[in-house]
Amino acid sequence: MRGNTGSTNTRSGRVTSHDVATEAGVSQATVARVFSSPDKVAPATSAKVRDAAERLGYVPNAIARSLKAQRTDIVGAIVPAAGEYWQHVLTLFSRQLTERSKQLLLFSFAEPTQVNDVLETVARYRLDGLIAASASIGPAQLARIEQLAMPTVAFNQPAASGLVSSVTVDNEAGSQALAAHVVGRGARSAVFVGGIASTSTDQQRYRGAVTEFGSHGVPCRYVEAGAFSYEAGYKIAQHLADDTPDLADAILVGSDEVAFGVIDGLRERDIEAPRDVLLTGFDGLPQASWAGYDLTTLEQPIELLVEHALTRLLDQADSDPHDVVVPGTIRQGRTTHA
Amino acid sequence: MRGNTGSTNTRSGRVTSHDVATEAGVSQATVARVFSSPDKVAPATSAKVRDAAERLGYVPNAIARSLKAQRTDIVGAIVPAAGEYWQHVLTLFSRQLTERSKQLLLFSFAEPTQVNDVLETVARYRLDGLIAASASIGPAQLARIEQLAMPTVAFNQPAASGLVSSVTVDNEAGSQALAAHVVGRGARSAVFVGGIASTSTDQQRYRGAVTEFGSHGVPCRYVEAGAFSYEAGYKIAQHLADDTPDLADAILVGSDEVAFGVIDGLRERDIEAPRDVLLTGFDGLPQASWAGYDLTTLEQPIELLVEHALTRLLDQADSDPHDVVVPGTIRQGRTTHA
DNA sequence: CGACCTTATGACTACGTAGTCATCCATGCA
DNA sequence: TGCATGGATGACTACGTAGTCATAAGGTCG
Repeated sequence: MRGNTGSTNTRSGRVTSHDVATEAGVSQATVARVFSSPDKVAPATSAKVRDAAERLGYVPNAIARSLKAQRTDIVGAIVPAAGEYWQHVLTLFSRQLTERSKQLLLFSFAEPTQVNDVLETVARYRLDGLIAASASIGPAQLARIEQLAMPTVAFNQPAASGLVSSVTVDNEAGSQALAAHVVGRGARSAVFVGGIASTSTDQQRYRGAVTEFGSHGVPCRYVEAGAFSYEAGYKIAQHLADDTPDLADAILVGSDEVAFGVIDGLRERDIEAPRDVLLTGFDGLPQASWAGYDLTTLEQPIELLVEHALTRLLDQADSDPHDVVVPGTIRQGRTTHA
Repeated sequence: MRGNTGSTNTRSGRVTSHDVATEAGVSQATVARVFSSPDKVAPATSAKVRDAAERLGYVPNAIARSLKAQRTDIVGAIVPAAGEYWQHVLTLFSRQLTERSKQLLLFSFAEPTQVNDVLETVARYRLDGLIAASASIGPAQLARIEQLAMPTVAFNQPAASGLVSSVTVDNEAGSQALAAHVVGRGARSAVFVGGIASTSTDQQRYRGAVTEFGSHGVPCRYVEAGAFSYEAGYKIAQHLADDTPDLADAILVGSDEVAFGVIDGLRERDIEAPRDVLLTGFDGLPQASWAGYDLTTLEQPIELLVEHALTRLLDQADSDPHDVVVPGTIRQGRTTHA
């Protein structure tokens, strides 16, 4: 049982395949084969090598392997530093990458101005792929990515179309479905509360709502919260309550996180959904299902979106840019339960 | 302005310092110096090289650099795949690492059984440091980490003491403060709702509560929710409401996320804090400040904790294991506003 | 004005691995 | 028994960078 004690190890952080080779009485090449293509080594030799490796505490060096193989097994992700939605997405990416034996290298940033610096850093690591999940990545940045020749997928960032592949939930259809939903519940006037007007996400979601409302003769104006955050929603809700003598029948909020803020902000003014107004979100965050909010929202099939993104990134990296649009489904909560 | 067009690039992903050297008419060594120790190169030469580099679209290869320098500039983090708290912590780590020009390599796992596999993967990348933030990392895992000779900091995982350095919020004192707070608000009986009884976090927080309550002659029993999640809190709240004829005066919940569930679960039974019971959380998540919950909780100085962890990891990696315990502060919300 | 020092640069090599090619030995078949 | 066949293994090298050492050029001071 001496192989199990592992007590004879020196500083195992420095043990190389050469050391193991010497210990096992074979060549370095054989040691490498044992760990990278085991079927090319005789069972007896393999056992001998593995035994020696364990005795010395040898672990293959992924850095050296990456340099030689021109492949890092690491996927990078550029995401905004804040936001419930992105945190949620990130978690799923990490989990699915682990299943594929890949790692996730995280690049986050607080200020949009940092994106260019981040990109230069990204370029230094020869990543197997890059997930661009941020509205701050504009045409200039996409061009730079293009130049780096790094397989890239834009995640829920429709503006990327053409230059790189993208995977997106069907914002327009989703918004349309939500609009139809509230119209079916009797809404005759509506407000769309967006996060940041200049984002393509906001624009698509608003357009969907307008289209659907329009076909029913229901007016719908756009209001900008100023950020995709709870606080922004909270503040804009108070504005809505103050400025509007008679509130709209329905409020479509552009994202769940903002919607939570809107709900709480309206409650402050004693306006409650669905009693006084129909209210919907967008994204389908776990918190939307929490009893405290129980929000009607468009649930993104995030798991599926992530899967599409990774398939695209890792399995079809060489083919031409392609856009995948996946439909979401309505999650009905209490906020539209007329 | 031709340097600005960048149109003459070949596949920039493969341009090496040799190529730039040829283009600029200098040696490869000089190119390397321009990018790693610019002050050792004459300004004129540096300009010439940078110009050539831009023309070819050259980007230094961090993999090769890491191999040579025996330093990756990457810090790994092992965190549970789920949980609001960990997502929040992760975001902060990422942000502070970016400021230090380091990257964050994420290792997450859904099942505790995966931890060993994850550790072996971690070992392959010669990371500058490792953040172990999970209760699933037990003595066996810590021993393995020890063997890997990788600077490691256990984050909010007090059981790690001795083997590796740790940074923790003062759970016991925090819980004690919360207990004192509700006693001051008139509580004469209490319940502590933990997440998972076997975690050291739970144990410390419960102990702090018991200590303080005990000194005031207030009984306090322990109830296990079964997980550190909203759902677990929601369910256990219903149990509490059903089983107990007269509810305790105060409920101390072991984590904010569970507390949100408890609040909503109690509301379902028409029990409202602070009207019918005093309720507190632990962690100080952003959502605790949301108007919908407005939870009294022990706010962890996460920013500070993260800073301590990174200082420990990157600036004092060689010194002996050391435990840092940082006190939290009470955030008073509506749930104890008697 | 020559010995000395400083600065800039180039040649060379190691970091640890994995793929290519060559070599060796055992086996099978004529 | 001799030769072809194929599996197992070793020697060698490249991946792209940065540090060491050597060298050449320029400048200073006695």
